[in-house]
Order: sequence, then C-alpha cells, then structure tokens
Amino acid sequence: MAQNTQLLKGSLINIILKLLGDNDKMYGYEITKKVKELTNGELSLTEGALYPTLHKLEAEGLLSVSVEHIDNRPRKYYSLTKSGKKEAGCRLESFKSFVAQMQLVLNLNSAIK
Amino acid sequence: MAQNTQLLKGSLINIILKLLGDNDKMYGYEITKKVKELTNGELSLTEGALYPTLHKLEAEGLLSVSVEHIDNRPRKYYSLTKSGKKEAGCRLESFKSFVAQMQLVLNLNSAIK
DNA sequence: GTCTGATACATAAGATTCTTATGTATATTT
DNA sequence: AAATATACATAAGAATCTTATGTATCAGAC
Repeated sequence: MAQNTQLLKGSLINIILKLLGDNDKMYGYEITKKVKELTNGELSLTEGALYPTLHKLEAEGLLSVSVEHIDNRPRKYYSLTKSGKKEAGCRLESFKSFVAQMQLVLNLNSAIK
Repeated sequence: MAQNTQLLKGSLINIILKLLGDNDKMYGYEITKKVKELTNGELSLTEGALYPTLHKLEAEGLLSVSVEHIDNRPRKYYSLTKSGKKEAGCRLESFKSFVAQMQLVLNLNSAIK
C-alpha cells in the first residue's frame, strides 16, 4: 500500500491552505480524513504535525477558529481570515510552481531510468 | 523572479538521485548549475544543503566518488553505485507518486481559489 | 596589477518541520 | 467489555534546510 510517509516536508501548510480555500471551514480531524480520501490512502497526515501547524497558522493570523460541540465533543473549526486568503493565494501559486518544477526535473530523459 | 527558496524540503535527495541516474557522473557544483538551468533559475540548491547530502548518500553506499583535478582545482565526481541504482529506482517512484498526489490535491475545484 | 565574480569544495550554528510516542475523553461497534 | 473511531493536544528527538563563513584557484575587467 506504499504509504507515502516521510515525504511531506514543507507541503503540509500548503495542503491546509488549499483545503480551507476550497471548503471555508474544516476541523483538524476532518482534514486528515479528507487528504486520505483524496489520495486514496496514499498520503497520511500525522496529527502530531497537523495540530501544531494549525496553531501556528492561527498565531500568524492566517486562520481563525470557532469551537463547536458535537456529540458532547469539542470541534475546532478553522477558516481562512481575510489576510489568510491573500497569503494562501501567493503561497499556493509558488508551491504549484515548485511542484511543476519538480515534475520537470523528474521527467527528463525518462528513457534512461 | 520569484525564486523558490524555502521549498525544497525532502526533495533534494530525489533531485540528486534523478540527475545521477541520467548523467552517470556529476560533481556538486555542476548539480547546482544543472538545476538552475533546468528550471530557468526558479530553483536554487544551496551548497550548504547539497554537500552534506552528497556526503550522506556516499556514507549510505548509494554514491561513489572519484576526484579529478581540473585547472589545478579538485572536483569530486559522484556516481550511483549498483545498490544506489536500485534504491534510486524505488525512491524516485515513490517521490513521483507523491508529487502526483500533490497536484491532485492542489488542483481540486480550482474554480474557487 | 588588483578587484570582482565564477568555480569548487567544506563546515557549523541555528531554525523549521516532521515522526513517534503519549495523553485525555467520548461515542460506536463487536 | 473491549476495540475502534472520533477529536483534541503536547513533547522529545530526528531530519533537513538556511545562513554564514571559510579556503583556494582562475578569468576577465579596469
């Protein structure tokens, strides 16, 4: 099943920003499920990486939080703030370009490999 | 010119393995130039990251070195070893799949962003 | 003839980001 | 009753990168 662990360096923030750009509010656990679903189980975010990153983005003012209680359990919904939307736009642009550059490099002379 | 610094986490090793898979021997400085050239200056490897990574891959037995002297200056040519070729195949496969998953996630609902 | 920039290597301190391990607590399924 | 899923959280340690610095040679500018 080839789970791509160990391969997320630097992309976690971009994944979060992208999903919140599309969905307008999501909670942490939901994000982990969503990524698994979107990638057919190939990519797994660990909670140990996710939650601190959400806190960091909140501290930076890119995300806002609202807590709701579902089934007697708290959920923290995150949304992009106004400045978060701007920043997300920039960062995703350059991350997309980075990913494109990676494919460029990886797909040269594919005859050889 | 939007230089994508800060975005290379985890991909450096894969870039090295890919280039050495294609070119059979390269030296460090040449690798930095090659990446700049291939990506039209968008991606720059820093030497502070590159050289330690080459040393590490050598220590792991994936690369072999031969020193040549050009213009009275030493060059260390790196090549994939036998086991390096095997490993490179595996790692590049899963890195390619990771990059593909990234594009998958980044290009959903692009209408919204 | 000296200075700048390119070539070519190297290392070290510090920052960032991830993994792994744990912990708490409730709800659902077996 | 126990295991799994839901839902958050933090902390120690590892891995990987940035920035800064260092050495040394060579080519071209001025």
